[in-house]
Amino acid sequence: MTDVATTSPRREATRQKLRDAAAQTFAEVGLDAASVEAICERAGFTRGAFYSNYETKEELFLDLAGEVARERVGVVRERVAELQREGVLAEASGRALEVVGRIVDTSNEDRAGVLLMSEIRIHALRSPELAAAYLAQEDEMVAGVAQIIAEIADGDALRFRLEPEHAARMLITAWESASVRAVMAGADQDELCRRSNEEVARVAQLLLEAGPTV
Amino acid sequence: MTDVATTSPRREATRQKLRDAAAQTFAEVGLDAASVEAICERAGFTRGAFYSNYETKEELFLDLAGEVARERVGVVRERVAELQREGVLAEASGRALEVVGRIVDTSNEDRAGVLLMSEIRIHALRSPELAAAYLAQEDEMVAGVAQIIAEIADGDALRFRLEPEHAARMLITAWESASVRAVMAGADQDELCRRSNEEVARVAQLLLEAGPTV
DNA sequence: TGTATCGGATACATGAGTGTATCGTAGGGC
DNA sequence: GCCCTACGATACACTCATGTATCCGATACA
Repeated sequence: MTDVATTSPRREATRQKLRDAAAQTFAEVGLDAASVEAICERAGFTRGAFYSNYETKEELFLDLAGEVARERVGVVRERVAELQREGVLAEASGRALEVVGRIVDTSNEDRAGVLLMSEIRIHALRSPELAAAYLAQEDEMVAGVAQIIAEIADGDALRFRLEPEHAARMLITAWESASVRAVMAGADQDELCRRSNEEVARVAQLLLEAGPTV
Repeated sequence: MTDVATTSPRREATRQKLRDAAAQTFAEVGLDAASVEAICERAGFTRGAFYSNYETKEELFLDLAGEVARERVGVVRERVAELQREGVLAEASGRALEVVGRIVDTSNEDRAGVLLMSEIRIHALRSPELAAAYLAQEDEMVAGVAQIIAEIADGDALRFRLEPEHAARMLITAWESASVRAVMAGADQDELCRRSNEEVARVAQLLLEAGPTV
């Protein structure tokens, strides 16, 4: 990076292309197996462009991870705002499950996305810096979902069997693990969404006080 | 591998050392970043020994993954058998939570173990072969835990709010994700166990019909 | 005690990735 | 319309991991 303040539009466009290409490549083969050359080739540049924008491959990875985190948190924020605008929360009695599903739902989640998140996660396990960012991002998502849950539980007769934070974390965990399992089983995108939403619904059901018994 | 039937004790000992060294190394830096040299050095060999026993690093990884899978399934099996021998299941009313906790409990789980499993998981996401093995192993563990749950639910007044398989999967998922989060937060081994067991208890509580409401 | 074989060590050739130093060019300011 | 600078391309030198070919020693067996 040359200068912080001086990032021309052109330069930013180049970096965006590099990030996009990196996202694909990291998802496919992982950070370590991805050569700078491969990323640049996909982005339509040579390595010179890369080293003009980033010091190392790891720096690009961090940049990308930051972008992904911001996007994920952003999506949750938007949905929270959207649900609040619709004023759906106060009278969600029968539809609590649907509302919760809608906020965690990720119909545009795809195979590459799951792989990229997994890649980020495992590197976060080894890098304190990345770990902090990862946990912070997850906490923000949890907070967003928890807020919705709290509002549902607040304005309604519905009771949840866990505090909002724990419930939210459980939903997100369930969704992520279901996604991973789906990808591993070779599911296509539709199947992936179907499965993870199904798992989320199961947990949501469980979280509601008056759920059915087996 | 030279011959399947002809594996002398000495040779098997060498392979075991290589697997152990590989487990540490893969956990620390990942499959791709781990050089054959580094693994051999840790095992107390030179690369010559390695290439005498394995064709590629990936082959060693598969061998190791298989060993890990067998061990994990073995542990669950043992605990199931142990609990059945003790005959604890039929009268587990108040202690259902404890029993469930005991079977999923992994007091010897450590940082390296979590990292290694994560490493195996992400490579399973990219390799159909590994994926099949991974899912099969997970299914076996789920089956083991589900069996216990079914027996508890069967011989007792206790009711669970999900079918045994789904309940079991949820417990295992919760435990794994809690472990990952603990490692990421830099928790030591005690803290790691405490957190994951706590999360398992939370889910178990939730699964029981008469759990408390918040 | 000699010898054959197995298993691991050593040496070397090769290839791939990286980073840097230098070059070429497009685009903007004046 | 000209020059200058930013940005990306090209070329090259260096490092490092890999894999193979060969060597050496110990052990088993006659």
